[in-house]
Amino acid sequence: MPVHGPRPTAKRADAMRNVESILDAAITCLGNRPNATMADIAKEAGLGRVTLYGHFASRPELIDAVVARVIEHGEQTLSSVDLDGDPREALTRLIHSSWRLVDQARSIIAAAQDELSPARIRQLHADPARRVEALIRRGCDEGLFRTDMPISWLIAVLQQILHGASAEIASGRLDPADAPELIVSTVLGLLNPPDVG
Amino acid sequence: MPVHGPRPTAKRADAMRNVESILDAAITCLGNRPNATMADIAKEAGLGRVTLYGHFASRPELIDAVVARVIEHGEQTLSSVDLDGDPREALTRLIHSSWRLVDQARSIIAAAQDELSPARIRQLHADPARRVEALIRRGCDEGLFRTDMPISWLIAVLQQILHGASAEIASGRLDPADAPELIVSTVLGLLNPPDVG
DNA sequence: CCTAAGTCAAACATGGGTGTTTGAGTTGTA
DNA sequence: TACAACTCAAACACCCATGTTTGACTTAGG
Repeated sequence: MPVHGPRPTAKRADAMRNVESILDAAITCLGNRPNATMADIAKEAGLGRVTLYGHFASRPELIDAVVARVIEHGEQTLSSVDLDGDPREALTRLIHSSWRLVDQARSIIAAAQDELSPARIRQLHADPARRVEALIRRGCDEGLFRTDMPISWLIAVLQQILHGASAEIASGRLDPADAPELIVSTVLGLLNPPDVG
Repeated sequence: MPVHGPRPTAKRADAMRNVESILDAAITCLGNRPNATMADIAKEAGLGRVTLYGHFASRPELIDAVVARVIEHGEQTLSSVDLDGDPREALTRLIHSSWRLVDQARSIIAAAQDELSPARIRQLHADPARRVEALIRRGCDEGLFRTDMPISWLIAVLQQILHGASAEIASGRLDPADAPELIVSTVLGLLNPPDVG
């Protein structure tokens, strides 16, 4: 006769560890190749495919969890960056401390493009962008960033630059060590107000 | 008794027209969605799937033909642009007259990423970029464009900006009519030499 | 007008990814 | 120790895209 018994929600320790492994593996795989297979991810995690389905009922469900985790982790990293002071220096700090991260998130979100609803994509995309947006907006207010373009456009270009840097590295045309400086220079050049006339 | 007869290489007029339809349809479909199906393309062309396979033996073969055609068409358009004079103005002309085109080509090449060999991709990618590269290089030589970054990086960013503009339009955040000016401003800002210090 | 060329729908074979079931073997934990 | 939770390989059903075959049909063009 079951008295209390183990809570039905409790998971065994090794199972929880495996869930972590799966998420890590998925982040790795999807971060590199948006089309990574459930089998690929299971293999990367060193587990069987069935075990994977034991923890995540479907591909979209797994991807959703992955995206959530990446964003959570990203928010955590970004929140530790000091965004006060000169917006240009703040942006430099932000990029230096997170550009790889942001790009990976982008890659994974792109991977999720086929699996999640557009609404969910937009939501996931918007939330972490808020931080950058606030910073850019402040720079605009202080007259340090150009104001002749929509801020949404500036953010989009910034993201594209990060993405482009990753692609250049992947193709061997850019040294990863050079990337952060190059990105910062490019972005600051982009945000710099044009000399009138 | 067959005397000369119709040359075995000759194709009937309607067949040739259909090949055109297929290429047009493929450009449209792949330009929008890299994963477009052979069935999708056939439908877009108003033809049967079998007819499509009658003209192109496989998906890679079709995509290769599509890419070739897009590049050919692109070269034709770009070659009509006057690239002399102030590099900034020349670049403005180039972007205004071809940005949609260039982005579509990029999208299609991205679509081909899975079907064609990396070597072929690089070849297809490099050839049309030469024109832009020459222009940017001239601008650098004349001291009008920044020289503190690799030209390959500048080109990569330029491409990313075009791609980003297309994405912004697709998501409804950017009015297509505003795009060319915005792109030009952004690119010129990017290429503008930073005030030393 | 006749014929070869071309088109098409339907049906098939194939391959690959998803998701499920089974049944036997491990391992955490009480 | 003993039981429940967990894992796993193998095999399955399913879907979807690619590519092929067939056989009847339309049509271009001599």
